[in-house]
Amino acid sequence: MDRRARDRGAPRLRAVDTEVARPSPPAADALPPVDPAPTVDQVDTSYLQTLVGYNARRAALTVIGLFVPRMAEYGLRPVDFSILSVIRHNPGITSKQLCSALNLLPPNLVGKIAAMDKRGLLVRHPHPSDGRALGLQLTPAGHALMHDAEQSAFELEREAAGALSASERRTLLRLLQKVYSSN
Amino acid sequence: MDRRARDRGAPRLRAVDTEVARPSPPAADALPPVDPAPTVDQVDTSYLQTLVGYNARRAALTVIGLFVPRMAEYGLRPVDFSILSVIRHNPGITSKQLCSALNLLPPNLVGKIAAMDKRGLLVRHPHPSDGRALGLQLTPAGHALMHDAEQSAFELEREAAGALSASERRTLLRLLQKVYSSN
DNA sequence: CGTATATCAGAGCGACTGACATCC
DNA sequence: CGGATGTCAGTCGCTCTGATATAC
Repeated sequence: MDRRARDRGAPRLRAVDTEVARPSPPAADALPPVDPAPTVDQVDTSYLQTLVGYNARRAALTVIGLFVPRMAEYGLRPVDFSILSVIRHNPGITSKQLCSALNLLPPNLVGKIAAMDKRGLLVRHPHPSDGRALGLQLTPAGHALMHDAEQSAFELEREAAGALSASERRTLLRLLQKVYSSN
Repeated sequence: MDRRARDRGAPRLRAVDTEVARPSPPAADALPPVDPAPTVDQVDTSYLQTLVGYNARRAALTVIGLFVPRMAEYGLRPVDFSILSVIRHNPGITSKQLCSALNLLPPNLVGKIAAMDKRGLLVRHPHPSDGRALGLQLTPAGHALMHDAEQSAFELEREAAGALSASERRTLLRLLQKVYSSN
């Protein structure tokens, strides 16, 4: 059971009055001089920028922000795109395999698959050896749509990662994969 | 107005029957041999792994998945952590500045700020020169909490980016910042 | 019989929109 | 007065949980 949310329940809210009073100002973590109403000119986010999670999230939101309107031309949301792409390159894949590959939960996949079936982009056929499972395949229309969508996504990469050289981009992909493959 | 969602409305849903029929099998984009019920052993996600957005999102979700239970010990969600951290390093910052720095929308900030005010972690005081704005500062309790939380987050980095060497980690941070700073 | 796959129904959370009060 | 800041109310979509039907 891969349940991230399990630890969410009953957080020990640290009560304010259990905090130890700060004695004399320490050196390494000193409070700034007490100013009742300071102002800020340039916001300093240097601490957050040392965290992988913060930067990865910001970068992901930026790229996906460009991706969403581009894929809307094909009637696809980012998750739909990744689902169809995986099916395209893995014809006959089951829902379960798809969920594992994309880190999705089964109930979330059902509606999307049904919607794309109704659009005529894919078909569900019985699995040859497992009566419970359904094999997924793109229709010719789904293939044609994804042919264009994947090409469009590839062009978007130049825009999204335009500040990166080709080798920097390869490095970035490699390091990101290291992070999420080892956890 | 930074409205990503503007382009979401009225997506030209590409109808299936407007697709051009695929003529004879092309070379570079040939359909796989027609198998009515193929099966998949190992799922191939190599295409998605060439996209920055996909990898950044996967990595962000992985790291944040570790981050959430850790920060729950302090009663903080990831966004709360980033808010308090920015306030800590920028005492007197206004809500507007905070929204810009963290790419948040004002209505989403109000409730979080109010909740943390009620918890005694921060105070809102009138801005010295702008009567509309409110300056934000951590209380001593908020400072103490974030002192521990930031240290805990730093330790988490070793776990999350454990597969990366120190120089790889620095490179990753630099490249991610390039991506979201240039868009 | 227990387990696994696919599905459905509902709660919960966060993001966004639009409107409003207040102050520049 | 127009513009900006902070706030509130409501909508939407996504994620997760729990329960069910069917097949191994």
